[in-house]
Order: sequence, then structure tokens, then C-alpha cells
Amino acid sequence: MIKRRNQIWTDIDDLMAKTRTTQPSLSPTLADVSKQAGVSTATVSRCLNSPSQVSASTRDRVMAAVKELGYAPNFGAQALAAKRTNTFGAIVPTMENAIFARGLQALQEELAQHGITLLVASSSYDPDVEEEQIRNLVARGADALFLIGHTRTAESYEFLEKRQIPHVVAWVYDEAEPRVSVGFDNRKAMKSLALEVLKQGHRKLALITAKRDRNDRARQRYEGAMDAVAEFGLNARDLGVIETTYSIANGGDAFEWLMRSETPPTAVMCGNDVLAAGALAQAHRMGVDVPGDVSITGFDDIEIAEIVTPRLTTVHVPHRNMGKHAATTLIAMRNDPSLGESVELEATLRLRGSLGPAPQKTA
Amino acid sequence: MIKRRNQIWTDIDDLMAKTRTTQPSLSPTLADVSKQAGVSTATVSRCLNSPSQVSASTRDRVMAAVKELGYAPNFGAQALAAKRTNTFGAIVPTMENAIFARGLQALQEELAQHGITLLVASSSYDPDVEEEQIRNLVARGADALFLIGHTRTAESYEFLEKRQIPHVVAWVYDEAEPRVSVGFDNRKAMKSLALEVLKQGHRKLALITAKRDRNDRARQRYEGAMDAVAEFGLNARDLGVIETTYSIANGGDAFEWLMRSETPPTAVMCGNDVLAAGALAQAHRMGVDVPGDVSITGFDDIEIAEIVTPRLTTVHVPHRNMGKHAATTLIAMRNDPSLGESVELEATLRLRGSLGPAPQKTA
DNA sequence: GCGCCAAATGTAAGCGCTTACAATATTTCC
DNA sequence: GGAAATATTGTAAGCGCTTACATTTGGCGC
Repeated sequence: MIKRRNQIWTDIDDLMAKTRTTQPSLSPTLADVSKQAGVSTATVSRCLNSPSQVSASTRDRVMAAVKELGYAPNFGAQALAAKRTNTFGAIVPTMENAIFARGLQALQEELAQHGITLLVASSSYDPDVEEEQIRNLVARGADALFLIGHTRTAESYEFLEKRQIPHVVAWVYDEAEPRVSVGFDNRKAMKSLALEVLKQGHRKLALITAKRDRNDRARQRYEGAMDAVAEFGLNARDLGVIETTYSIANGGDAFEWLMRSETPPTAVMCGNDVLAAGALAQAHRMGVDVPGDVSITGFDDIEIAEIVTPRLTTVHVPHRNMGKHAATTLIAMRNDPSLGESVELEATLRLRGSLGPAPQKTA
Repeated sequence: MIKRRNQIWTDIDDLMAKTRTTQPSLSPTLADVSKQAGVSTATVSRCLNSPSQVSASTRDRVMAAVKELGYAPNFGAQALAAKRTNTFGAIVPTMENAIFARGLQALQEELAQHGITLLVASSSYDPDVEEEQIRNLVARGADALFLIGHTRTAESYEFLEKRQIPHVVAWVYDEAEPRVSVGFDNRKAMKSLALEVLKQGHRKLALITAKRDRNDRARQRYEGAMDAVAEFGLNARDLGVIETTYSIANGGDAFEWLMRSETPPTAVMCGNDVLAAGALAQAHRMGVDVPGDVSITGFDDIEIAEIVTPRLTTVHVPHRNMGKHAATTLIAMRNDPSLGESVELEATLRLRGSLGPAPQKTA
């Protein structure tokens, strides 16, 4: 038995030796390159990471070897040795629709300019999943993280603190929060949209929103709507609230439920454009005229807002700007953690066809 | 000078020593855990990776230490030592819209069941970017790759071959191609859609498509449309073709250009739903009635197809099924590279409001 | 041609983990 | 009870890379 085993080992050794001398390695290593170029591994490493320290002639020789062998550094080894990865992570609630896509795109582009790779994960709006993803990205070596909103598990924050991972929170700006954030005031934005709706004469409103307990954007938007309602001297009951999960189908269902209720609203405000698009499609299906019979508003101003009929009145969110600022901030924080500073960006109203005057009461 | 330097070093050593003994490590390592639990690092590793080899009592002790220290394995080190990562990679042309989102979701869910993490990157429909992303994901340790379409740089294929990275190509199925693919016959699907259009009496068609030279799906869809046109005894000139980049705006522009041409088509077929949605929105803006004046069709059947007005006639693509089958195939191939087998799935027509009979010629 | 300094390169010690093999403890079976 | 088999644990050699420090080289002034 043992004999046979040794036999096998010998065979393998033979094979390996042969492989080494006759064919290029499957995944060439620094050592392969250094051998090929006749220099030490240190020199090859320097060639790749700080070329200025290497003489031109050596550099050429090394680069040729790199090319010929098709060498690509092993990320894990690099991270292990250098203790930084030039990789940042982003965790967004969803990638199934365009809500965060443009922001991520901008973030990624800006980071790429600085030689940083972005790893993206999604949490399905679930704080526990988010926590897992945070650990995952950090284990993968993320030097810094881009997160959405302030609401997450205590463990997540403990972990970030303990590991001292630089991170920014986007899509929100709230002076009361101590964390570095790059975003806009969801409450203020929703309030000004709601005021617009009220100005059109609507007195019976409804809000289709995401679950507010796990989502501070949703919560703040709700509060903003409430602010406006109060400012017009109405009371809380004049703003019907229905909580659901963000999806087109759910937007449609919620809308149908609202319209079939005893006193249907004349304006349905939605927590985001996806819900609003669903509501709008449902209105079509039900033969309800928008904005003749009922007005609908969204939030986010993603592409879909412009292609539905009528086009969606919504709040334009500074997607790209948030991504870009977040990138700058994260890079600064990586180099010096004290450098992070929150920035408030502007969200602006987009008044379009889906919002119209309240219908005259004929009943 | 040297003296001072030594001084500093000593200070640092002191500090380190203090840190070690007084506070938990910033990122605890296996060694920290093993010390805490009073066992060797090997035992801790076994506890985590093959618990059955460890006695229950030791396991408990180790797990307690893991918990207390908040230990999480360092991914890079793990990959380096074990030479596998349980990570697969996916590269899709875009994440800006929903075209690949559902497929990725399904892929990810299925892989998660097997303890595999999915890393996603996008190529912006650019083969060179894709090549870079392939290298990137492989450097990060991807054990296998999920790719879209057959068209990519020769270097990409060489690289995959050389490194022997298991990979499947999705979104296409073409018997002529030797590579393992999980998809549908784009040509056949587009042909049957075009036949449907022709049956409605349309004789002057147009196709808004992506650049065909770098995109085999686009190419095959074009050919499918051509097949149908030929089958109806028309000639190539009866199918106007306009190439652009996939985006809502471009769909709109192309549509406008077509409708302002000398002999505008009565049916505009689009290479995907995003273009079609753009075309439809543009039709609204131009006051062109759909399908009264002109019919519009899409491809993919993403959510947007159901919420535009009128709803989009399109080809339903087996998003989730492709993702799921790809996962199974990749897992099989990782364990035994010879196991990969292509699978053809069905794409089916979805006839909806945006396709209607050709208008009567009154001119 | 010599000495000095700076530039270029080499040497080798890890980074945090897995795993083959060795060593030790525990059972099993006569 | 003791040997042999088995279960459990430890030892230590890397995985592919970076980088502090040591060594060598080359250029320059005189």
C-alpha cells in the first residue's frame, strides 16, 4: 500500500517536473516570471507596482516575460502580503431595478479612475442579509464600504467599528446621524412633493410605501408627507398608508386595494417609481384615468418614470452625484479615516403628467 | 538618527505587545482563535471546514472562541492555501437595466444553495472590457465563469483555455458552437416574432438593433427577422435596419429617424425591450398612435414590457431557467470539466397591445 | 583611479490559511 | 491486559505575493 502510494508520488513529481520544463505553467506566478526574466521576484514585483524604482532595461525584460507568460497577479496573495486590496465594496438593497444602478455606475467609474475595483452585493432590503454581505465583503478584503441608509443591525455597526472599516452611507442625509453620509433629505423632498400635490386641491391622499421599520428612507419620506399634510391643516387620517415590498406587482395590488376602498384617494403617492409604475399600470387595467380620476406620484426619477404614460411626477434624486461624492469621500477616508465628511445634495421635483388637479366632487 | 529610529521601533513593539494582551485583535486570525481555545490552528481549521473530524468537546470550545473573538476567515489566505474559493464569477453586458437581472438572481440563488458566492461584473457590451473582467475575476479566484453570448476576443478564449476555467455561455444556443451554452435560439425566436408581424399585414418593417459585429444575440435576431422576411417573399430592403446602442434614449432617437424617413415602416421591431420602450415613448411624444399608425415589438420580456402603454409584444426569454441551469452546469463542470453539456431552452412569444394590423394604405 | 552616494537589485521574512504527515489518545478485540 | 486499529490532535511546509533591509552596481567629483 505504502509502496504504491510512494510510487504515485514519484509519478506526480515526475509529471510536475516535466510540466515545469516543457509547458508554460497553468497559472504563472511571480517566480515564473522572475526566472524567465532572470531577476529576483522582488524586482518583478517592483516592476509591476512601482516601475520608477526599476531601471528601464530590466523593466523591459520583465514586462516581456510577463506578457509572454500571460502572468496575472494572484489577488489573494497580493492582499495577504500587502494588507490592502484596492477593492471597495458596495451593498445595495436591490439590483433588480434601476434605483441604485446609476449611482453604482458613477461610484464605480470614479473608483476605477483611482485604480480601485468595486465589488457589489445586494441585501434584498434585509438587514440580516446585509450584515452577512458586509462580513463577506470585508473578508474578501474590501478596504472601504458603500452602504445605503442608516438602518442596519447593531452587529453590523459593531463589526464596522471593530474592524475600523471606512464606510459611507448614501441615499440619506440626516444631520442627527453621526455617520458620514452622502445624500439628500428624504423628508424634505417628500414634503415638497406632497405640498405640490395638496396645492392641486387633493385632500384625500394615500401613500404606498416600503416597510418603514427597516428602511429609514421610507420612514423619512412618510414623515415628509405627514409634514405637508399637517401644514395644510389636515390630519393623519387624510393620508392613508399602505406598506408593501417594492415591486411593480405590489404597487399594482396596493393601488387596486386603495381604489376599491370606501373612500378612494384622489392622489396616490408612492415611495418609489417602481411602485408608482405598478400603480399606473394597474390604473390602466382598471380603466381609471390618470390624472383625470386620480393622480399618481413616484420617487427616484429612474428611467421608467419617463416612459410610462402619462409620465410620472416624481422626485429627482442625485444618483450620479451621490456615487461620485461617495467615491471621493471613501478614498479620502481610506487614506485618513478622520477625513470623512457628510455632504448634502439636492433632490428636486419633476412635475410631469401623472399629477393633475383633484377631480371636482360630483357626488 | 538611527538611535531615534530604534526608539520608535521599540515603542511600536511595546504598543503591539500591549495591544495583543489587552484588547482583542482588530481582525482576529486563526492563530488568535487557536490560542484562545487552547488548540492548534489545524484543529480550528478543521472545526470550521470538516467538523466531523473533531471531537464534540473540542469543537464546542473552538466555536465559542470563534464567536467571542468575532473571527471570520481571511478570504485571500484561504484561497491561497486551499486553491479553491467557492466563488464563481458572472460577467454580463450591463447592469443598468433588468435584462440580465433575473437571470443573475436565479444563478445566484442556485449557487448559494451549494455554498458558492457569485461575483458579478459588467462589460458595457465591450469585448475588451469583458476580457479585462475575465482576468480580474479569475485573479480573484473565480472557480468558474458565467458569460453572455459567444462573441468575445480571441485572447479571452485563449485565457480561459489556458487556465482551464470552466465556463458556460448563456443567452444563446447555437448547435454550431462547440462551447457549453445554456440558452435559446435567438434566430428562431426572432423569426417567429417577425412572422407574427408579417401575418398582421405589415410589409414595410424596420429593425432597431445593437451593433451586430460584437454581439451574436443581435446578429442572430437580425438573421431571424431576415428569415421571416424571405419566407414571405419580400427582399432585404423591406427590412430597414438601424444599429445603435441599447438604451431608452437611443431607441427613441432611432424610432424618430425611422418615422421621419421617406417611407416610414408600419412595424418597428426592436432588438430588446429597452429600445422598444424608448421607441414607444418617442411615439407618444410624436403623437404617433401605437399600434394604429405603427406597431412596435421588443425582445426579452422584462418588467417594463408590461407597464408601458400599450403593453409590448415581445419574446419571453427564459431568464430564470437559464440562470438555474447554468448554475447546475457550472457546478458539475467544476467537479469534472468533461461534464458540461449545452441545453436549449424555449423562448416564447408574448403577443400584446403594441402589435396590431398594418394600417390601410390611404395614400 | 579612488571614495562616496545614490540607484538598482537581491534576500528572506512573513501575511493567514490548509493539509500531508507525525504523534498521541482512545477503542476494540483476543 | 495488551496489541492493533482508529479517532483525534499537533507540526510544519508551503500557497504567491510584498517589502524592510542588505548587498551590489554605477556615476561622479577630484
